[in-house]
Parts: sequence; C-alpha cells; structure tokens
Amino acid sequence: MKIFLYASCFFFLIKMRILFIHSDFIEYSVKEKALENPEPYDKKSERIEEALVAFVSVENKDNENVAIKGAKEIADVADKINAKKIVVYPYAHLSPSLAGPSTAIQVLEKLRNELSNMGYDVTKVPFGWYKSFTISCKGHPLSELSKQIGGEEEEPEALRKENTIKTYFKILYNKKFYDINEFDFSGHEKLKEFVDYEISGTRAVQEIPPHVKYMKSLEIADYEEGSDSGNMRFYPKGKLIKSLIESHITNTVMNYGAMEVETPVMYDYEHPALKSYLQRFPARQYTVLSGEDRYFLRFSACFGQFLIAKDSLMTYKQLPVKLYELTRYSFRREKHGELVGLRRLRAFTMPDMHTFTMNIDQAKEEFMRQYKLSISVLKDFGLDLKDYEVAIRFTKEFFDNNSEFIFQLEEIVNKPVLIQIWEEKFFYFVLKFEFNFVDNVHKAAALSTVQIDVDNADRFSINYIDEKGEKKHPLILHCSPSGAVERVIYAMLEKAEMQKKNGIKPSLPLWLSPTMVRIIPLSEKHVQDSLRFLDEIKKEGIRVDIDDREITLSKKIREAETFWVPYILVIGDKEISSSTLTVRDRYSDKTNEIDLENFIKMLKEKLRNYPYRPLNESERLSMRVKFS
RNA sequence: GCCACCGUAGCUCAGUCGGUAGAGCGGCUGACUUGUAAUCAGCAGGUCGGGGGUCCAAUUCCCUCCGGUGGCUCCA
Repeated sequence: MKIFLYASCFFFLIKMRILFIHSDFIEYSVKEKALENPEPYDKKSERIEEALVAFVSVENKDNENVAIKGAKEIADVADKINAKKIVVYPYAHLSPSLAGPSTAIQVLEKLRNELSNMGYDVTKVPFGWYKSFTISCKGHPLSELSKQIGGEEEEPEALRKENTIKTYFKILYNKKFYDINEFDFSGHEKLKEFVDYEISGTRAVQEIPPHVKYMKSLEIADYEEGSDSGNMRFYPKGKLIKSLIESHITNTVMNYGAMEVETPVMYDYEHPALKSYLQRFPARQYTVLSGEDRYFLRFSACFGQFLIAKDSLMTYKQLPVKLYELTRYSFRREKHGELVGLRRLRAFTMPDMHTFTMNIDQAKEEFMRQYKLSISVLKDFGLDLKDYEVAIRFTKEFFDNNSEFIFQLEEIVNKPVLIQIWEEKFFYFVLKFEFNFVDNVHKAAALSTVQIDVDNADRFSINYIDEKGEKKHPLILHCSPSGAVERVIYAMLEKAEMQKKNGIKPSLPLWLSPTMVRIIPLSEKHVQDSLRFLDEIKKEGIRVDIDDREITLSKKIREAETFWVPYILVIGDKEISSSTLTVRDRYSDKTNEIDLENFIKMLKEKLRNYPYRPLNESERLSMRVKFS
C-alpha cells in the first residue's frame, strides 16, 4: 500500500555505535565543559579496575529502544569475557551523525539503567565535558571489539501505524462506489494506470521518460554534476518558463486572498516544536552544520508558516487566514534511484499555502474553493481535467459526516476518481485530494493537493480567539495549487509528447513559450526591414526574436520548429511591400495570411491574464549562446 | 540504500580481440543569396572520468574511487 503524504516520510536510522575495550584499569579526569549544560558531575577524576569499557556514540534519531538493544550487546560481551564492571563512556568520535545532546543524555541514562538492572556494576562517565583518560587494554582476542547497534532502518511510528490501520480503495463515479476489480475502466485507461501504480506498485520500464530529452533539447534544464543529484541547472529559456510559472501561481494565490511571507530554509533539530513534528514525520533531510549546531533543510513551508502563525494574534473575525510562500527551495534527500529528470528532485520549488480556519464547515468551504482553484491553475498550464487523475482520501468518520461533500467533489470533475478510505485517522489529516499526472512511462506524480489538518495547530500551539474570548486551535488546510513548479514543467513536457504520439505538434502554452514569435528574414538584405516588424511586435509585450544568421531559410524554419516556436514569420520582399504576413502557426499547424495589426491583436488576446517577462536571451539568434 | 548499465571532441555516439583515436551535429573560414523542417567545401577541437595494478606498451584487461543513468524500494 502506498500513502501520499504532504510531508514525505523519513526513516529513523538506529545506529548506536560502541567500541569495547576490556581493560586492566581506566582512569579519567574531567577538564572543562564541552556543552553549555553538561551532565552534573562533582568528582574530579575516577579510576575503575578490571572493567569492560564501552565507548558509546549516540547517533541521530537513536531512541530508548536502541539503548535496550545496546545494553543487551554490552551484556553479551561482558559475559563472554567474564567482566562484572562496566564503564559507559560517552565518545562522540565514533559517529559522523551524532544525536543532539538531550537525546544522547537520555539514551545513555537508559543504557546505564538497563545494565544496572541486569546486575552489573556500572559506572557512567559524565556527558558534556572534555576529559582526559588513561586506559590499559588487556590485549586478548576479545578485548577490543566494535559494534553497531541496529543499523537497520526502523519504521517511524506513523508508518508502523500504517500497517495496523485498515484502509481500502474504491472508485467513485456518479455518487456510486465500485470495487477496483469491478469497475469498468474502458474510456478511463489513465485512471487504470494510476490505480495500478497506486495499489499494485510499479511496472518495470526500461525507458527514460520523454520529458528528459525535451528538457535538454529545449534548453530548459539539465542535470548539474557539480551539485548533489536532483539539483538541476536551469538555462535562460528554462529559467524564463519557471519564473513565469512561479509568478502566475503567486498572483493567483494572492488574488485568492493569501498573504505572501518568506521563511528560513533551515531549522534547528533541537527546537522543541519542530522536534515532535519531525519525530512524527521523519523525512530524509539534508543536514546543515553551523559550527557545531545541526540544522535540517526544510522539506516544505509548514515549519516556517506554523512558527509565524504560532506567534500571531488571530481572531475568529479574521479567519480564514491564508499564508503563502513559494519555497525556493524545499529539500528532500530522495533516494538516488528515485530521481528522474524533473519528475522528482532533491531541491524543488513548491508553492505552499496554509489556511487557518475556525471549524470544519469553514475548512470544507475553503477546501472546495482551493479544489476549484487547483483545477483552474492547472488549466492555465495547459493541463485539463482529462490530463490528470483525481484521488480523494479521507477517514471513515469524515465520510460518515460529510458524504455529500465528497460526492460534490466527484461531481465537479465529472469523471471517476480513486477513493482511499481509512478506518481511523492516520497522520494528521482527515481529508485530502491530489491531482496525479500519469506520464508516458506509466508513472504517476502528484501535482495539486489540499489537506485538512486537524493535528498541527495543537502541536505547534497555533491559536485563534473565538467569540467568547477563548483560545482555540484552528483547522489548517495545506494547499499546493499546482504542486512543485519543476513537476509542472515535467507534466507539460510529458503531455506534449503524448500529443506528438497523436500526430499533434508538441508545444507549450503561448504565455510560457520562451519565444512567442520568430521572425526569419528571407535573406541578409531583409534583416533591416525585419527589425521594424520586430520592434512593432516587441513593444506590445510579446516575446519576439529574429534569426539573423547566415544560414538557409529551411534550416531556420527547422530550428524554430525544433524549439517549438508557436509563430514563425518569414519576411521577404512580399511582406515588406504589402504588410500582409505569412504566419506559420504551430498550434493549428497551418500557414495563414494575416496583417500585422490583427496578428498582434490575436496574440494579446491570448496573453491576457498571464504574467509577462521579456526575452531572457538576445533577440538576435546570431548573438545567442548554445546551451545544449 | 540495493541491483544493473554507462563515462571517448561542446553535443550524440562509433572504435581499438592491448601499439595514445573516428563520424555526424555544433563551431570557425570560404563559396552560395536562397520563399517555409538539415546547401556545399575546407579547417580547428580529445591526458579516451580520477587513481592504482598487469604488460615492452593500457583509452582498451584487472582492481578501486568518483560521477551519471535505469530498475527496485519509497515519495510531492
């Protein structure tokens, strides 16, 4: 079974490391503080004879279970060498990924208790001090050993729960639920692929998804070997497209009433509010060191916005309150083999809005608006309802109280949707939807999503003041109206490939085309006059360029076509004298005659309501750098 | 993370059963002055991913490291 989480799930690495020395004696003395608040300690030094010394590193995400396992390992060694005395010596240098001090102290204390309870004479060397020590190693075969406890990925609580909570899938169509096996998928082949992908896992495909070749050949983006995998470089054309997408989403969300904020990209592992969130949703984070302090790179805007909301004063009169940020970037250290082109990245740009609502009615109302907003945003990218599959997931309790609401969601898209129902609440949400894009190699990727979060206001101490003047926790909607921006580009390119397979020229929406109009002078002598046309078009806010290179006309046409330029104008004597243009139109795949004025009018009409940015390269092709 | 494959010119790739390399595209130069998807000719580009080993000789064989890609697992 697969679970789509808003925040991806990370694993705890359980890896306490222990170095054993069977000693004649060990003697240590405490020098000075290594931490601000070390474990209290009153003696200056100590000497222990005939002891098994266990140097222990507590690692990132270790917990008390590891301490119990560790104690068993130590006891096991102690019995083999017949040692009665055990020294637990905190020793950071065994591990590259240490736990925070508070965790370490806790785990070591647990370790000591366990060993005491087993009847050993345990000495625990204090944590958080610089110490000198002298040790005499006995030198027999078992006197020096090292162990790594666990070393396997342990399922976090949320995932363990997954296996015990009942969940099932259905298809919902015209207010009727169907079992997956009973539903007739004819006419809904993509949904079938999505359901297969969801439930029975993936098919092995030996094919690189086609968007990868387009991302390179259109000079949009490419892999950057100089960075970590999944961190892309964007070329001028790609950066232009990406910026336009970002502007459009931001404009749309702000028109919807969200307030744009900006929050840090990294957060303290030791921060109490974040800690419980991380514990519950451990992810594969990037870790950043600032001196000795460890920070994780955000994997969504939740942290930053929740921390703002926690410190803000909201009253019932102001709700719903919407905070928005376009995260550039969010980071998830996805597994190496998972990273393909623009489908999944380790650093990605994610529009992320959180809506704080009073109660379930207000939450539902906003949910519905955001559902429609997501449909409309995707449409602006040329992704229609037929291009993606809808999944709606909820708890049984939510459905029992809100069945009509669920039916409405289905009615709006007017096509069968995948339903997942949980017997009881699972993670933090009671209802979510996603729009999933199924690509040319039959893989699904989530785009838009909205969730109703009933847990995190409590966890982050986010409150609003109600009519009676009392503090209450709001319900929080998580919304990404488009999904990751890179993933939007991926979906557009994959869709273009599908069109190509159906005999339609692949293209991008006009407003996202790096070049909207390409002017091709018939020969060198037409360049000067062509520039006049260029200026006329350019001043209307249309991205136009000119292929002034000394190559053949055919070649220029061919190149404009390979870059998916929507409109190609060849300027020769005829055009210059008559001012009637011959326009090669990619969308209709026809060549039309039209005068300049009407041509511009037609383009401006199509570009209305979309953001504009100028060309991000020279308007003269002869002056352009090649990037692919 | 595991498994597999790959790393040769700016790009895509060929090749050397071990004797330091080729093509197409792109670039540069010149000719051509062209009416809707590749005009012709010439020229310049490479420590064959890094390190180690075997060998008279390694880009080629072996080991190792690094990087990339695909699959599995997982997820936005």
